[in-house]
Amino acid sequence: MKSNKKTHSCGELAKKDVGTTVTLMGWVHTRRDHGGLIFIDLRDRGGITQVVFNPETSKEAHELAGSIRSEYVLAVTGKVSPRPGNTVNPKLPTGEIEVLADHLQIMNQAKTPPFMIEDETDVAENLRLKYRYLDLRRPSLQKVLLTRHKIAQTVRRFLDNHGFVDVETPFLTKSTPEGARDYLVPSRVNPGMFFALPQSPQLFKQILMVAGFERYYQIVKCFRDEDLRADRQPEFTQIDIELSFVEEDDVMSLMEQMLAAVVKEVKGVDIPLPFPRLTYQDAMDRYGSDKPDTRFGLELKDVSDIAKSSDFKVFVQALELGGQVKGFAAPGMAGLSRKDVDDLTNEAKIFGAKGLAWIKVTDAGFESPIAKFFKEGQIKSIADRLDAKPGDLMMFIADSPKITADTLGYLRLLMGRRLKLIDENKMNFLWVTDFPLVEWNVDEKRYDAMHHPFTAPKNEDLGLLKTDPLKVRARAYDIVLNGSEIGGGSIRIHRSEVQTQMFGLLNISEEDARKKFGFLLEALEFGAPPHGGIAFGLDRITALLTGAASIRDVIAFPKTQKAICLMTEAPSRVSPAQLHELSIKLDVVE
RNA sequence: GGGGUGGUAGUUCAGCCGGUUAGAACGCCGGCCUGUCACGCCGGAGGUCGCGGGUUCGAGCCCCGUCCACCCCGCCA
Repeated sequence: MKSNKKTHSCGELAKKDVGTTVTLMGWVHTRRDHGGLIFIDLRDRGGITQVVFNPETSKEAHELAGSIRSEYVLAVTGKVSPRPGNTVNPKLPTGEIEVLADHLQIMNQAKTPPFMIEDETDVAENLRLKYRYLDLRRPSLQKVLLTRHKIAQTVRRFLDNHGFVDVETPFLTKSTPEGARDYLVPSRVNPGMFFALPQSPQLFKQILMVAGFERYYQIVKCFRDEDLRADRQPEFTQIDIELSFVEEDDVMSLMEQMLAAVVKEVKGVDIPLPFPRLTYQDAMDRYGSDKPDTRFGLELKDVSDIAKSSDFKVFVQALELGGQVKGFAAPGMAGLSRKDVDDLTNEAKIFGAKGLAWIKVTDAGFESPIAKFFKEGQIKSIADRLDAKPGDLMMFIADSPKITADTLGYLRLLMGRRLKLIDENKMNFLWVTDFPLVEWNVDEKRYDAMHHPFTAPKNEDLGLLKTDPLKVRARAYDIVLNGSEIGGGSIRIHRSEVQTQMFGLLNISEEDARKKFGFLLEALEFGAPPHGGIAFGLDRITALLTGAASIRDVIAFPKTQKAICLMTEAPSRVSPAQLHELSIKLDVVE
């Protein structure tokens, strides 16, 4: 009768099990003590089962059950019984049955938790993170981590089926000051020397291609010491992939099959293949973003040509400085009050725009403080181009291409959300291609790699490398899901002379290049095959597929915005002895 | 580095124009209860109003500073 082995999970018992004697082990979810009868909802990873303590079944168990409190750990042995008549609970998967306890063991007691363990908890996040082990008991978070596991497993299975080899690359590696800040690790046996934690295994996976592995993957932690966001953690997980003897289309078509397999596994939905593609230029022109959310329209339109011949100085001057005038029409938003529009203007200024020009389209005509600057018919032409109808609000930004794109891209998303134009059930995957190879860094007065310095230029643009580097397109591709960048990659440079040329363009001296990437340059000289790859953000993919608002919700032990772990209270001070051992002296004002 | 939101009981929140002893719900503790599942009923405990300073006869409320959490800009090859 009494068993010391768990026989079932709390989520699996049903009518078919009636009559069997089972032993459940789990946590007390809730307790309803009726004096004569005590009901316990026992919870484990699998679900919740109601346990009934009745003195007529076992006086001893019933008596002991009186002392049970929330989150106690119990082992309960009893018979599965159908619930009497009208006490079936349709809200519970196991609601047709209950377990009549004839033996109870309290395996552990628990302090009253600082917050209730339930799905719809609305507790401050810092408390949840401090007691993460309690937070993670919530069924909703368990489900998220299970989904994360499923995604990783699907990816592994898919890649294994396609001949990929999982190879581990080092965490203790070389610091390269380009790009994101590195997390540094002092080397005790090499005083004054530091390792860096990898921002990605980029160089190692390319080296593995040189080594002849042909197809590599790794689900791997990456580290970047930069400021945090809802979708950025200092350590995050990348699905890292590299292939030899491939071109862009090979990578993209295989990867969209993999993503489709993931969506099928997690959502049970078939995603049509191939994914749509958009060039970087088109994405910026039409959406003001290199990761457009294509679940709704509100596309941006360039009205520079009309604006040029207006008398509106703001527009004309912006154009004279090499800027653009662009805008879009928000349907039905002509009713916004002056204050609403002012609020929008303030939002626009976040991205550096100096202001927001607007024209309301009404049945009577156009209504706008800037209307007087336009000649007969000009506003009508603009409205036609934006496809604006009476009741719409036309919004314009006149500024540099970057500020115009950033601001309008943001306002477009804001309007899309506010007007509820976004179908949350849609899964819009999108490839963005033809990125520029480099961009001009105004502050440092030099070219920076847009992707990374190992990305190959397009063959047909090679001639432009010397004459007009900004026009050179990269063999790079980003994958976007519903307006979030979930991955990106490129065909790499596999010839050392091209790589050297690239470093030259980026103003990295030969000496510096040798010092930092010498091993790669050298490796490229020993028969490097053409190769390319991609890396996906597992955290972001999981967040999007589970509807999580932040990647913190899909990471078991995330860090706060100040990059600390509230549970372990890391980082922390270390002893003088430890520092001494590492030959480190601190320069911190206490 | 910058902009914004928030911080009051264990939790989620309310707290009027600055005015008596800071409230509610849930949770917690005790009692009663044999069909509950948001159990019910009765009773009870529980507060450094984030922290420090200031203004005032008087501060949860106003001012200054600071800490923490979150959102965003910069940053993130």
